[in-house]
Amino acid sequence: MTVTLADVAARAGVSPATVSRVLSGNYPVAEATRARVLRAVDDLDYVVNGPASALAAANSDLVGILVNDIADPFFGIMAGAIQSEMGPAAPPAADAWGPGQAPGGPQGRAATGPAGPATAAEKLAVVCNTNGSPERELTYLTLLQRQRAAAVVLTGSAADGPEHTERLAAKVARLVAAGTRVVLCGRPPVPGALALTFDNRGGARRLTEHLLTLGHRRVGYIAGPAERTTTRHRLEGHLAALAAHGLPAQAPEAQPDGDPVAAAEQPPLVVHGAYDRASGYDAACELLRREPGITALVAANDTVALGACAALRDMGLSIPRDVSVTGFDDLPFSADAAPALSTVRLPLYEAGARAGRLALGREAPPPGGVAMIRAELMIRDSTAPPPAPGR
Amino acid sequence: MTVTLADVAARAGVSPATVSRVLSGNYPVAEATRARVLRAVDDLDYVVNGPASALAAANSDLVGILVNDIADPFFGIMAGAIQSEMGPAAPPAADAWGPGQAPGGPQGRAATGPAGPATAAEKLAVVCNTNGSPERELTYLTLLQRQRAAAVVLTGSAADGPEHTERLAAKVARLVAAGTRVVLCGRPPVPGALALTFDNRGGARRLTEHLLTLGHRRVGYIAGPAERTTTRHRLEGHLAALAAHGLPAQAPEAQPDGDPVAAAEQPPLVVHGAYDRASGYDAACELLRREPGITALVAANDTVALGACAALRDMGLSIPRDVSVTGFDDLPFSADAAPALSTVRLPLYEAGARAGRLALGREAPPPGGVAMIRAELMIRDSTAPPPAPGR
DNA sequence: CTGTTAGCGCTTTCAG
DNA sequence: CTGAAAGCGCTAACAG
Repeated sequence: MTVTLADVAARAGVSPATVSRVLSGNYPVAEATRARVLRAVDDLDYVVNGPASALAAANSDLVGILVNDIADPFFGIMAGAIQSEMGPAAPPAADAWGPGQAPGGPQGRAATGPAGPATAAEKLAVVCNTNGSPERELTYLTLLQRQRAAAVVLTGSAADGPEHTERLAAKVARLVAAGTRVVLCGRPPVPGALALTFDNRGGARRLTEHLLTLGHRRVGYIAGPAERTTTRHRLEGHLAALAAHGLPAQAPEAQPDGDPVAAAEQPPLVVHGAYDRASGYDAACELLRREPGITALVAANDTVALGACAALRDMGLSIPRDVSVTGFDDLPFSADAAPALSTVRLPLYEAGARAGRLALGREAPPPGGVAMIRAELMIRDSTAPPPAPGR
Repeated sequence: MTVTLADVAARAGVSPATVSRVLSGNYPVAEATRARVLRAVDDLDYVVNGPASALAAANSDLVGILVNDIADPFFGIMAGAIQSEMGPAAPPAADAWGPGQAPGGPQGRAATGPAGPATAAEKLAVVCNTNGSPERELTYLTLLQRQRAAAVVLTGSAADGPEHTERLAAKVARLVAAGTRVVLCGRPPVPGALALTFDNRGGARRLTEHLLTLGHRRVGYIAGPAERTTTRHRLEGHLAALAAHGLPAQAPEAQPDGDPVAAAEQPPLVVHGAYDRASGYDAACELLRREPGITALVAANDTVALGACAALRDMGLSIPRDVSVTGFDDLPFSADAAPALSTVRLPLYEAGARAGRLALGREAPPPGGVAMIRAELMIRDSTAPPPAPGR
């Protein structure tokens, strides 16, 4: 019913082996034969049977990309960048945010130029949405393992607990053992995998330092979900900056006794929530309720920051006159929010593209298999000195 | 090296066939045997070889989702919704925007409850980013066809030209013939495929009517890329509304002679651009340059609308006092933009979920295989009567 | 309920 | 440079 390699061979008057060789282009075939085969392929509208070929060759052209939230541009940008590297040939250098690629590759067949033998196989890059669930992450990894995926890249924060970390490490080890290349993009390293980690701690620290330098002393922090590595790293950076300025614990209320140890044990002005607008809105309200003297709000995320801005606006507070607000990531909309958001820029597209190349073995791994990606401070209009400086 | 079904069979002291039956759970197996097999599977850490199984069974558990721009939440929301339906069992009813699913399915094996024989196979839902390139769309379809995908759902606008339409139809026909279920979500129908189309025309028409009712007479339109169906449909709805109010052609300048026919042939106040913020910004500038008397701007998209808002703000114009602005889609950020955007709500999550169910055959197809999804007007704060009513 | 027996469609030595 | 033949690991009839 469906046309097979044998059908093509028959029509071209050659053996199946020859057709296979023409199609994979990794073996010398006479030009005339090749042309005949290609014509037959075309006439019959033949499409390789992926599973059969994967079974015989013991490898597939599937590349999996795991994301925590596919509706979030943070992941969308990285995923798009990774995919952009999966084309048949090396893609033209993409620009900053990397839109408009339009590779217009081959017509879906492994047709090489007349003499060129090296047809880099077109990879099927697919993104899987874990919804932030460690369970689902593992499930997808198994599914990908089933498919004998050529590579998998995991993006964004990992679940932050010894149990999941260990299960993940075991899974990664098994994938690597099976020949699947594993790369992490925007995540802490895992043994056996290549990793591109973001400098969340450093970026967060410098951001808070910027605020402190401006004169802020009561700064609230809107953190992401508690059990994620990114959340923790950004929060640590923030707290480190506070500590460096002698503000170790920003307790919501003054301590009954000024005991410094007790103060250090006090929870700072931190509220946890999801990485979305609604959380930002709610957290801002909560923080200002707890401590009306707040002059700056540090959000875990640009999206969260925008939610916080909305809350402040609804309270009749002006940004940055009354309260400064900062984000993180520098997503496209941040630059032209009102006011333009001061934030930390993560080179999402570039990092994703690099991860894609690493996954394909098209780029040399960094020394030690781990590279730290720098975060860049973007000071815009949402931060300014506090109303009563030095208060 | 890698553990196979035969290894498991050997260890469990049964035949390979039995192991296969236990794993696929579609055949009666003695409880004791099943347990023994499951233990062996666990001990050996066995993972099915997807390609081999797909080859033998002539079908795979891959489901492809094609999107035009993975970095755009419009697609992210739909893709996430589709994926949410692919879990092992029917997922718990998801709420409006559908986050936080956390199905926590099986441990990656087809382990059924003690007696339950019906293990709905877990599908591997994967999203492919076409970047809006018709060429890439076809390529991905071929790749999916190679994998003998169980289903594929195409989301968002299609390339709007006879050539691509025909090539796409041919491809779809071949996929369907090969047993792949094809569903379109937010796209015009294609023979052989199920389709969930959005009422872009109707929504756009009602949106512009809202503006006209408010008293606006000079309204600019910021359209999407010219060669997309969604772009065309929304524009048609807009023009229909204008026509119904006797404003068929909004020429940038008054006609030299008032000839109505010539006027009707004049290009209206329309500028085309990409579906992104930058385009919205530029188009707004261009439109106001061409016709300073504009009192309302209709954008193809919420994202574009936000870009337009930024442009107006930079020109020192107030929204909606000086100029009203509308979007389309009602993405999450639209509700709390400043001012909150008047737009048309498309039930992206619900539509995606339905498309997912259709793709799996878990829901009865609509009559004729095509269903039109209603668009709902969301009037918020970015629209108001023009400065000088009735002008 | 379980074992045996054929392939699924392709790749890949190994000979010509 | 090309053909023949032997599986890759699994599923699906058939028998038992």
